[in-house]
Amino acid sequence: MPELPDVEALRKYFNRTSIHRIIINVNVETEDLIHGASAEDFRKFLINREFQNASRRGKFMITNVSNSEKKVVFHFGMTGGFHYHKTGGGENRHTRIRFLFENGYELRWLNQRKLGRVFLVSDINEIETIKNMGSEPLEMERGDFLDLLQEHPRKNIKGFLMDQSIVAGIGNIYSDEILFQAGIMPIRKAGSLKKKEKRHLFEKMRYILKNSSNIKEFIIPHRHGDMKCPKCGGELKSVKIIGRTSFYCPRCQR
DNA sequence: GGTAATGTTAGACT
DNA sequence: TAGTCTAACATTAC
Repeated sequence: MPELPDVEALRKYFNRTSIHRIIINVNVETEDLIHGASAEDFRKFLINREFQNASRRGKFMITNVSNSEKKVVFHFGMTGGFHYHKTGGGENRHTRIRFLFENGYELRWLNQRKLGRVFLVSDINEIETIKNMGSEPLEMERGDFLDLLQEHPRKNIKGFLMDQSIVAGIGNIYSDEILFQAGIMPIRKAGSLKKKEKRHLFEKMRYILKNSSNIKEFIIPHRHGDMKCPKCGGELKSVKIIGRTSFYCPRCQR
């Protein structure tokens, strides 16, 4: 789930449920997923403080904490999310950390595969991935995007989109979706794209990242479903690129 | 039981 | 140097 649009949804969920509430306890159920502090220091630090309005950078969610310069940063890995629930009921299977609030509710940080991380930092640039992170795709201008493509002509276009040091927040699923909607084959080299294709790619990238849930002709549901192209009805193909399985339609993507 | 899964990184290779 | 590939991390669902 957690690529840019998903982290954005999680950020909104967090802001809706979990900010400006006094934290009365923190239960760390999987200690080694916390970085920047020991589990016990992390817990002690947060007690009697409040989360503040969260922001996002790439696939990371960042929240300030009351009466402190420190920030808590969440990364969800390949699986994960939040669940805000009344304390004591409706357990989630993969709760790794729970933040208990004084109103009798708790925020559960779920992380099935334990590839996620939670950081306590003074500066987000202490996190290497963030320090090296490229541009936010929804904040850059078309010219910036074209320049980036020009800087990496030998990179295949799917690898380009997924490279966090170039463009932040796009992963395996959304790179496929963007390339499908733009009609571009994932194995194409960035340098081989025509001007028109580059502009088209930029527009589709923005559109999909902003409207992730309301496109009828999405390829996403078909990748592990009927394997039929939602545009032409033809059979989808898959290929490994940069170590990830990429789905595409050989008729609609060139 | 083998395999792949919406992520990231280190190290080897071309 | 730039870019790609492989393995590793940990766990689960098909």
